Amino acid sequence: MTFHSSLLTLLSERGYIHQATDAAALDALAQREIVTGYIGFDATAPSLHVGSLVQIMMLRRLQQAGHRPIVLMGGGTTKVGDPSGKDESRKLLTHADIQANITSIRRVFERFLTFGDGPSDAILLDNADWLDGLNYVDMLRTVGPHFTINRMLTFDSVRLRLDREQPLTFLEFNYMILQAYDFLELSRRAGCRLQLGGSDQWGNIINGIELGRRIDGAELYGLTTPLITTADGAKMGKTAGGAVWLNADQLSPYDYWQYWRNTADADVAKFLRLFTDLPLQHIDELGRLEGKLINEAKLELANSATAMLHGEEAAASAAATARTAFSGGGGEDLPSYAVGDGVSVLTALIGLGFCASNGEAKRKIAEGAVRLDDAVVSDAALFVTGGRLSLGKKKHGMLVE
RNA sequence: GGAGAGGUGGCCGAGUGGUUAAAGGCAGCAGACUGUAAAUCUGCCCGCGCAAGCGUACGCUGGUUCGAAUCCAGCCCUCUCCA
Repeated sequence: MTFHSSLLTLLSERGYIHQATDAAALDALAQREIVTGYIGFDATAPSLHVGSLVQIMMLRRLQQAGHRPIVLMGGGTTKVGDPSGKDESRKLLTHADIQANITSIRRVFERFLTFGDGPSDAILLDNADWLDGLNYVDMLRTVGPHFTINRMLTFDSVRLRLDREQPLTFLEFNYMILQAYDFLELSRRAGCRLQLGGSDQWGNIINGIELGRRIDGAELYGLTTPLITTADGAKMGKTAGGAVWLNADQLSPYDYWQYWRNTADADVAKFLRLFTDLPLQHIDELGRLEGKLINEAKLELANSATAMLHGEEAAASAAATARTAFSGGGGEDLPSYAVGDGVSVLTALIGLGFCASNGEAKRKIAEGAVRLDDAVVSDAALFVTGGRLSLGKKKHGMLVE
């Protein structure tokens, strides 16, 4: 389908669209006026990770196309817990935890969006502002009549749990109602017409659109992104140390850069479209590179993606460190460990976070995976006082006084 | 409340008295090959120890036993059906 609005053209060219409720009408709307659109983010951790990056980028695209993004922090909904795509309920977070998470998460959005009071400036809201104060019976009477259990039971988030005979609490069952209510509330207080989200949010989004139509007669729209998987079918975002966090205090810019640098060949062009602002024509050229040449494209991907999140300087520094680190040198972005007057290699490996225990460190040495200044370490009792300690080909760390 | 099934290492899942630190798979880490890719092959994969070994571990708490993930009792939790 071809679009006429710059918004949908941009989104579709760059690969963000999976499903849309009424694409033609939304296309027309986006040509006519500034559309306010939102995405909700749960505050279950102090940082979002790359898994949320498509969503964040989509808000950025919305703004790039001249529309207004709303970042909705789920200060209220996180208390309930989204059952979508999960087999088990999470443990409940306290109000204080959630608020602390929100404070920590919001900084990231400032890197991707321009906030302010202008017509297409982004705003950030917290649904705790309206959800926390809801009165149960009032809420039931307002929203309850518009939901049938019959339909609620057919939604994936619910059905998958039931089919797998996993427990789904009443608390979580209510999540979709609250999210639907969010959309209604945002359409009222911010004139929000569009909800974006991952493909697993389709059901929740539909509910909000329905609710808005039934109660206010509002014309709301929904649009979901495809689930972004890596070429080998895995969800994005897992790496050596665990999740790929966006906050610098959870994952260093260098490691973030490395994450993108290690993108699989088959994903490079897709990721360049989704996660960088590079012109499409240039991306096409990069995508055509073959063999080892495609590493050039990976460098551009890593540089752009890192610069967007952590700034040009951090990206350049990460790139410089990578260049030296992978050709046998040091680099200031590498993790470092203070050895004082000297420690055993085992301690150093653990201190750098490369190994979890002495036993693991010993095994790695026995496997010939550990190198000090590029010389294989074969003696587990080795005493080290400095130099560059490596585990495998990719993990490098500096031993300092 | 009643009846049945079940709770095992990051996940899935075998195991019904010792040979079980617990099969197998997935995920992960490393080696080889490469391009800091993929695929493939190989090794590793609870902690401490050079090692023999020790310590922890199979929902929780007790008990039986020379010995328990495995048997018994109580409790907690989940699922299915009934009310």
